[in-house]
Amino acid sequence: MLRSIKGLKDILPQQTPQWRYMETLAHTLATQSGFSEIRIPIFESTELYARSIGGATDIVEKEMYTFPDRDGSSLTLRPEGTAGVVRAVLEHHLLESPSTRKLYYLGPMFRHERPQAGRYRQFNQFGVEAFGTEDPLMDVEVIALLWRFFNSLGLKDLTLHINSIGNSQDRENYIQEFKRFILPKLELICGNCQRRYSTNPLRILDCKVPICQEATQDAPTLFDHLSPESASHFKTVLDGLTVIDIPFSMNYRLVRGLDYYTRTTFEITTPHLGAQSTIGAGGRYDGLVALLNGPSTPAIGFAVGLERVALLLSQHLSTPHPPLFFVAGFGKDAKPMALKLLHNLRETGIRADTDYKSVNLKSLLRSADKLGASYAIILGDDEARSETAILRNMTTKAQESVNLKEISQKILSLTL
RNA sequence: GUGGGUGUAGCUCAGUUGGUUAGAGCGCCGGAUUGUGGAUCCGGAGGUCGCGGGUUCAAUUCCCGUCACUCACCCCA
Repeated sequence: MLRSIKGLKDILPQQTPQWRYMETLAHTLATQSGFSEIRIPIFESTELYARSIGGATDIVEKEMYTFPDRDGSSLTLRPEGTAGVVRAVLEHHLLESPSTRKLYYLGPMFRHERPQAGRYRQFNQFGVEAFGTEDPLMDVEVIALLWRFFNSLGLKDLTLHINSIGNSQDRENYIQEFKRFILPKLELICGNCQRRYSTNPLRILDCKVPICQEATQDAPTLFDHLSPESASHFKTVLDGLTVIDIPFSMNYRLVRGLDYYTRTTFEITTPHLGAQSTIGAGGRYDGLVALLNGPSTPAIGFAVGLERVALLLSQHLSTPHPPLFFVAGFGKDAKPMALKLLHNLRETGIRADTDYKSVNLKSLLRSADKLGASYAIILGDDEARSETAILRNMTTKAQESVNLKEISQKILSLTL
């Protein structure tokens, strides 16, 4: 049997209503907060991702779907959304207009990881990016939008973890000190972390291996090494969250995996998803726009993993369909009339269907029942002769004869 | 990339201490006097027992390999 590619999955009819619900909510909430939708390509030049995400990260090192174009240039399926949005923003000068500095997107991302619960090789993200201000209240606004999205979906037991990793200078200073601290313990920590010592020392703090956690127990915290500006920025963010009653949990060890993050970083977790507990995360990236040859521009954003959210959604979250009318046409003369009726109903805006496999009234009604029709419209040769049809309520079994000329209007009044 | 678990009908799973026609429930299709559905009863279709090899008179069952799915490590949304 032909199967889908490993780590990819179909979203089946039973699930699509929930997806629409999530997506609609994302559009609504983002728009309410003044964000405009942007749609960008799902692949870009490899260089864009390599430069923005960081060469020493796992994403760039081993998780990208990279392939040569026919002219030999290297392309990559997008592993995340921010880099592409920044590229588009610069290419189309969106920073020039106040109305296009807050953007959101929805769409598939690709990472070649080993699949497991809540982790796929193609997965969908809802993300927002706000450019051009370093006001900490923008941090609050972005986090509040993320929080509100989850709340509106009825998600429970969520924790907002938050930290500040400072600006690049703060981090540089801290890294020096942290390296001095960890150097004597280098033999104790895991091999992965020994490698990180030279590539990405901050991630040692985030390591889940017990010996590493122990080794960094008394490490100096980045939090204590923030510059006065970064510290005051962070304090204003926390105060702002308090003002609007968003509970948070300080997490000094929270270091995000992408190189471009600065200052505020945050992550929302759930205890109900096994190992993949993060359902949304983000932070500031004040240096990225400049890194991609744009004007020095502060920015902040988040991304939500929609597959993970979908796993948490209650099955009841779906938009109900309008009532279905089943046209049961049978008999030589009646069938063409039934075809015309079905077509007319649909043109009138009524949800209508039939079943071409069923040939007698019994099997037609059975099909009507299986399809969940609210009404069946019976049109046999007897009815055809008098230009009428029988309108049957499938739940009450009440039925009446209706003139074919009036039936669309009659049905329209029923659906209101 | 590394480890664990699982692969029998469309779905959920039994089963065979190795033995000849492999089962159930649900679902699907049909019938119960010919133009009235759902319930009930009856019947039917549907399986290379993941794939390949080995042991054996005999393998779905035991052994080896392989693939797929899954969970976890890692990493991240």
